[in-house]
Amino acid sequence: MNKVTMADVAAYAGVSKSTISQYVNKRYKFMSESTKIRIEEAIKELNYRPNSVARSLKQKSTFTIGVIVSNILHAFSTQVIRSIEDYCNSLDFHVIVCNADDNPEKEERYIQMLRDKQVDGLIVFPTGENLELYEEMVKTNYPVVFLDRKIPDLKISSVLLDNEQAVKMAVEHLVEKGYKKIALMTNALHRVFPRQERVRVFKELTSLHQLPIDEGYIVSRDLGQLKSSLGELLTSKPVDAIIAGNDLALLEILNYVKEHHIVIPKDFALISIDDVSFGNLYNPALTVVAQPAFEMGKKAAELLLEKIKGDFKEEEHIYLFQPVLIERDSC
Amino acid sequence: MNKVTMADVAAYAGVSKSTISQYVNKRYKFMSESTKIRIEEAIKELNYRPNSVARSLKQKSTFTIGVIVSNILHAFSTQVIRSIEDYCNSLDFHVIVCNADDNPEKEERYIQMLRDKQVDGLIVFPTGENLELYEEMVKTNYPVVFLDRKIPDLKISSVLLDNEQAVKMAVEHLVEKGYKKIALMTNALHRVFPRQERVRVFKELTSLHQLPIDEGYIVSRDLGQLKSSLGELLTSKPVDAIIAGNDLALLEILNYVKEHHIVIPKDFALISIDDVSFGNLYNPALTVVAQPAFEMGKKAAELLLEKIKGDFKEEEHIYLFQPVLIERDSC
DNA sequence: CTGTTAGCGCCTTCAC
DNA sequence: GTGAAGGCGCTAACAG
Repeated sequence: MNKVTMADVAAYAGVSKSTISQYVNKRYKFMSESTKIRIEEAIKELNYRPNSVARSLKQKSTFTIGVIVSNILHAFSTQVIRSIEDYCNSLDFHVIVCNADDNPEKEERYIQMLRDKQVDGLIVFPTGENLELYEEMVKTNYPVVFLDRKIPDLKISSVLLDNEQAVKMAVEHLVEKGYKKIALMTNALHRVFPRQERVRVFKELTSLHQLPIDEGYIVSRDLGQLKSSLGELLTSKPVDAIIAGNDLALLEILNYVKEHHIVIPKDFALISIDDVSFGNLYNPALTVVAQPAFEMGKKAAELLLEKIKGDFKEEEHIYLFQPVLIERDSC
Repeated sequence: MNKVTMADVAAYAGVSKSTISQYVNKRYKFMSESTKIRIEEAIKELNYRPNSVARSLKQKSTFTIGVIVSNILHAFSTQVIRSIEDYCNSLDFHVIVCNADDNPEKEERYIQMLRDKQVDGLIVFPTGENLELYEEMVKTNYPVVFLDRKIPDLKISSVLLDNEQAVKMAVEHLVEKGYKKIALMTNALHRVFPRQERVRVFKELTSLHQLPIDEGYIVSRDLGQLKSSLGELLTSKPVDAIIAGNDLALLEILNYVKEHHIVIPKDFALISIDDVSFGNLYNPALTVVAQPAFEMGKKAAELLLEKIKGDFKEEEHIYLFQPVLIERDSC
């Protein structure tokens, strides 16, 4: 292993440890050229690398942040991770990624673990279940940014999609295209956009555009039951367009479509909130309302690093990102 | 922040630091019940959490491994990460994920950075370009496992897909189904399965099954040129089946299919090496030869942790995983 | 310009 | 059963 320490380099170069320390921290304003070169050679010769654990202990900063995602298998998460990492990298910060799996206990363990490791801050896709922990972090002024989900009544900066706007965008696009009997399907658990809210927005829109007002058009079930719910919906009511509330709901709907030989958009039109990798390839290509995942990740990283550096701006702390309509052929 | 240290707890509980240390390391064999309880209360009261940076410095072990993937946006990577993390988690090891982006300089920086952070070992999807670094790690006996790609002449345990077998599987499935004029398309850069090797295997198979022997059926181009190559291929030769060498090549082929209104499998059959999220949803559902990503990730993690614990088994160091045929409707 | 001296927070003998 | 002392590798005054 790398057992060579600063003392070894100091001995080899014939100077003291602190001089080496100066050198590795590039503070050679007051260092003679000759010792500089001697140190450089000693380091190369011994293949010395500073131990960042020791440095962190002393400096009380690890130059590392933690990211806790709800599920790394989601494309949204990986895109967010990617952009966080790119941004941090450019500022010489490191990133530890953890996977809470939408499991509050895992989330708690990871938050504790990361703080024990003295990471300088945290970006979390919160489960919403560990309220005391969140509050404690606010109280102790620990730098945290939430992503994807907002926890009410908590003063933690949050980077979110404007869900309301996303639903509006979808409905209005469908209305423009002449569809009237619009259903909204989503799985119950994914993303914390409260049902009442969703219903409220949907009702507002339906009345605004003089569409049928019927709560039966709003379906919110566990993933596994979504297909059968769709079957029931289609037999009980006329439906000419469906909004998939997220990518998982979309997959269920597409499975149903396949099994029942439905033709989109002839039998019904389809629009999804969340783009998917095959959106453009599917037949017909899927019109979607996409989340700007990369921008959101970058924003979260920026916010967190600002906090870490102490540039708190307490005033604003909700960053709503606007969805983007990608028009393809499914409606 | 969490400024409370062991000394604080010791003072609060009226014992010495070392006693606290005993307690947090669960070595209370020789500790009186009363002090045990006092310490427990002190810890709870002060909300004490051990600083793992300090502990790591002392113990020379961080209980953390690093994972460097080639590109976190690939589904294969995320699945591997996921299973590595699950496994490590069960053994109280932590995981730092980094994204080398198939960029040798990034790879080098991350390897150095992670070692500076004193991670106990590394799982790497190697670019193959940093030979001296790899060799140095072998020489210094640093625990490393390679994944997805093998570097010749290097004694580092590697977890790989049996690429040769994957091609065989695809060809033989097509032959069974009666297809004769089979083309293999892959992007030049992805995955290190050398062209000569691929050609050799393909030729062996074509002669074995009395298929046309013609190197024109093997197309290997940069991603961007793959679509036009496919166009040329289809006009110059009769083709009744195509093997996509990986998921990226598959996407290009599917794009071509869409643009030219090709009907699969009537116009040509299609099989992909690598499953994709929409494999089952596409119309027709795509037959694929899948990589067992979760098993591969787990194996890599097991190997690495064994090495870290000193259970070296030098004898064997290539772990070839068998691909799995998932038969659907595209051939 | 460079060396000396104290720690950072924890762990580990070894006395008491 | 518990405490005192030294040290992990590095940094940060402050001398010299």
